[in-house]
Amino acid sequence: MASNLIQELGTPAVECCTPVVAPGITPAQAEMLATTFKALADLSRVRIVNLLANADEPVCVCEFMPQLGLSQGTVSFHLKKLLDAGLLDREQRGTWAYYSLRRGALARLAEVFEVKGGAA
Amino acid sequence: MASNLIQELGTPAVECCTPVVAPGITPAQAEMLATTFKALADLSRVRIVNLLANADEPVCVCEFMPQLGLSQGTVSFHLKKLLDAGLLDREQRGTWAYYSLRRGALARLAEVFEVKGGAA
DNA sequence: CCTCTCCATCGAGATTCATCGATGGAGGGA
DNA sequence: TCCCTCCATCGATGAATCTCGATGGAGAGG
Repeated sequence: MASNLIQELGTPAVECCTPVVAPGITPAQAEMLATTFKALADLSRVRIVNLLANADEPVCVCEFMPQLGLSQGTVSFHLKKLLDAGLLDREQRGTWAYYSLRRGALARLAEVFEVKGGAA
Repeated sequence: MASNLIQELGTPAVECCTPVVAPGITPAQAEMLATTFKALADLSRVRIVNLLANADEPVCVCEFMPQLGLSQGTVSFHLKKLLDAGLLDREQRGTWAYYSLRRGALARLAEVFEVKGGAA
């Protein structure tokens, strides 16, 4: 359901995410936010993001398998989740697929939690 | 498993969360981050946070039920998730239970995504 | 053309999660 | 004391998620 939502709307959730503290967000906007958080709500995916955050260059899929101790199919599964959420970029180089972190997406995610002028 | 981790460590995940971009976080730290994101990875819980963010005063449990369209047991379930994650405060007033948002926790969550000096 | 590697997708199994209704304890009022 | 409200917890059920191994297509090389 969650990933379907993204495809239906045609836009990665992180692209248009509303601040969690925005007054009166709609259920649709809340669903969008939840979808983004779901992408990060997994040990392996947090590790993937962390690995990419500390890589100067895009990382090949084959590097994640030994690092995470997961099978190839599972790694692909997680990478797709993060890709659909708009947190990663994918680049094809011949037979290999390279993934990199969308730094801008993380920055936008930080803004989601920014507390405005402290009400109350 | 996730909520057990919190209890074992005795500290809400958000209290000590490491930036996702920190170099070489441990699997335990990644698990901690994932636990925090799991707390927000649900439509109803995002709406709860949003409702609390826009309330000037603590909100009674009985107010969430009609707002979210969920049964009383389910609302309690979600509030506990957010409470365990360290995102909410609970206050007992007679028979009623009032919840409020930990603004500081949100601020710390924003820092988790702050991108340092743009490497690469 | 044949073969080998890389990787996205599929099918199946096991675990986790969200939800409800029911139960029970704690408080307040008559 | 009796009863009523509020709410955390429990048991069960259905849905979503994670994982693996297998399948198949796309490139590269001989």
